[in-house]
Amino acid sequence: MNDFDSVRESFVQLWGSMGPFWGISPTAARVYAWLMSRTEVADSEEIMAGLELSRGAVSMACRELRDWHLIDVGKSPGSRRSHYSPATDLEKVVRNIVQIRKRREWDPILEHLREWIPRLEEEESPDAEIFRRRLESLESLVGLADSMVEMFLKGGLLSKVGLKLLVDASRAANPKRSSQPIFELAV
Amino acid sequence: MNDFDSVRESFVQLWGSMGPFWGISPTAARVYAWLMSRTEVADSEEIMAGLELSRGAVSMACRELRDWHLIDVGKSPGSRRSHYSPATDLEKVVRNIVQIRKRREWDPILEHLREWIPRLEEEESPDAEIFRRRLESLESLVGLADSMVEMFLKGGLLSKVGLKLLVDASRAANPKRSSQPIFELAV
DNA sequence: CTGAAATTTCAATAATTCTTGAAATTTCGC
DNA sequence: GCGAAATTTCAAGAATTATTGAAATTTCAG
Repeated sequence: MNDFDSVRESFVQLWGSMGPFWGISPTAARVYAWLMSRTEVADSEEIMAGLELSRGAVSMACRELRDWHLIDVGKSPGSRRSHYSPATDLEKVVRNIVQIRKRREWDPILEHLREWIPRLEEEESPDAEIFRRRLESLESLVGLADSMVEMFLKGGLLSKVGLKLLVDASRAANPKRSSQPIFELAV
Repeated sequence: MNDFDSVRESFVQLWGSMGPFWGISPTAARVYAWLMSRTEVADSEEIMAGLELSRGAVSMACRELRDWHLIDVGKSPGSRRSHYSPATDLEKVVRNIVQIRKRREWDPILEHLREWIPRLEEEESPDAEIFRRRLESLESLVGLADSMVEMFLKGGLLSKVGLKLLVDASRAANPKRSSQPIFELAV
């Protein structure tokens, strides 16, 4: 096996094991990694063959990737077959992942906390009071994180953090590619 | 069941279901939530009884929580039994979770990318070239995220982001508790 | 319209992850 | 030190989650 195939295989495997960390199923993450290693778009037959997946698994994975806006779906004229390619606007991709995860992970916590705190206010025991104050601390913290994410989603955070500063710092560590745009996947 | 017990139960359940999202096992997250609802420290017998867990499960959960610095462990004098209480310095807690997750999730990606890219440079096919440039984009992006996390871990990020601005924003949404410190768990 | 191609669904199964509990080890009060 | 109390370990089993594949549905080229 040449380096290209061996790197592709390792990349697919790494992505598959990392996917669950950011809320993406292993198979969907592997499909995304595999698409990234291809120059051309791929149809489901090719994905099935390339990753040894069943037809249904490919369909599920592609739907998941589409929900995350991680792939673009298209059709060739004169054919009814869909083909897939990895999304290239990484900023949009990151924005979407952050937004979806916020909805799934943080919003329900805030919602519950805001329902529970008043109920504990009714109770008069000292235990309820301490518990309530702890939940209030949590609410403040989660609310703060939430505000940061909101700012990021509105497009403001990166510049407010001082994007240039960070980019410089990250490039200083690796000056070789300093002219390459970060937020677009090289095509 | 009174409001206190019912809120406690819901909180334990919510934490248990959210834990996996931030890399903590369901049981460990439930133990943490349960400890948060208690005024006093708890020993393993009490945790077993309170959450209907086996002795071994409690031991595993507490070790995990200790690794994350989410609980403090102590001993009463004249007894050989450990007792546990939730960590109250939330900033330290967040810092630790971020650091451990960075090590587990981001560092291996960067490491691999930096090994793969030179190998693709050797290959001469156009496919290898495009794949290589995509991996380079990823490396830049992950490297940027990494720099941000590093800054946060060194204590600088929050102030650079403009902590006050964010805190104000988050408090504007919820003015009632504006005098409460955010980064310490109310005891 | 028709019907073959393509996609999606979902119950069954496979794979993975979590939990248990008895045995092994460690810890200290005595 | 001794030995009972406490904790930890880890293989087996339970619970959860992911994957399959055949059947149902949808989609269009002709």
